[in-house]
Amino acid sequence: MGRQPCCDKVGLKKGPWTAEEDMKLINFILTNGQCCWRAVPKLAGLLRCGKSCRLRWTNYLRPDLKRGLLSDYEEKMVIDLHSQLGNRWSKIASHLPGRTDNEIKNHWNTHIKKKLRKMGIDPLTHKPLSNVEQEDEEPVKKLQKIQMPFQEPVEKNLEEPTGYCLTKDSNIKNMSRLGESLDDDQFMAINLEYGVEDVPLIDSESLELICSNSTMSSSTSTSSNSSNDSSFLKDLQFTDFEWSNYGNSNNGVDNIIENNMMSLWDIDDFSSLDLLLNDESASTFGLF
DNA sequence: AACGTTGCCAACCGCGGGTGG
DNA sequence: CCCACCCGCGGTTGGCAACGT
Repeated sequence: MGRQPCCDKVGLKKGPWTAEEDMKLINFILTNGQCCWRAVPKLAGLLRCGKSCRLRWTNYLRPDLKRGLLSDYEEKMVIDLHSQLGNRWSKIASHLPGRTDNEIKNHWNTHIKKKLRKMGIDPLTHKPLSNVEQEDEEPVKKLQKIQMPFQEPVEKNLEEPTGYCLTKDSNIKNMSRLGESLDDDQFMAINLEYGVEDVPLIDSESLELICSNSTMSSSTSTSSNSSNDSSFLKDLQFTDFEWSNYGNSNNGVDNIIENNMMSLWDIDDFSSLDLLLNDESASTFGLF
């Protein structure tokens, strides 16, 4: 016999994640690390399939995510990388620290495509739009025309691991060495050169950016309850969560700590913890 | 104010490669 | 070797908010 089925989808929840589910997932991952997504929902007490948990974590909950609109520099990089890699969003994302493939894909489809067309550039071929090209041209014909200039100039640099990577066992203070004295462009250039696997996913400046970015949006599940100035770190601290769900106490944070539900903060080897410890806004919540 | 349209993006779906029983 | 599963990927969709009429 083979393995057991991944998940019988009966009774599993779909759709937007609630704040409570988010917290359960964050708590579980930060405590136990990422492994075996299949087991995560069960162990974390979630009525979701592992796939959904993985997606939620990688695309939204990961602490190293930069949120908000892509900067001009990032946009330029996306365009450049797309011209070389095509729709390989994950490859593109791997060169933009803190950005997810989904985010880049969405940004491409909603913003960059239009921008390029406006500039008279075909977003598929990255070549000037010919006047002859009609909108109603058959897609098959269109595809036949396309010659994706595929090359992997960046890839070759991924062969030899250099620099640092953010792992569960890494200390963010060491990890930020590469990034801390660099401006955005320099940091990005290093990421481009080495590949994101080899450089810290979070640098001190990114963190500042995360903290100060007031336009940052919250998840769909929480945004309806959040004020506009909610930041990612605030979200991470579950300020939008309904603490009252966890007891009758007015002070939900204390209540959760009392009930030993904040075990994630007990660990001392997770790099994100350092990030939060050094963050002013985090300390204002009295969590540390 | 009410309704329709558009834009945005989180989440889902389905596929394929890799892996293990 | 086969089959079932895990995982990651790219494409697509659904729901909400903003905008226009």
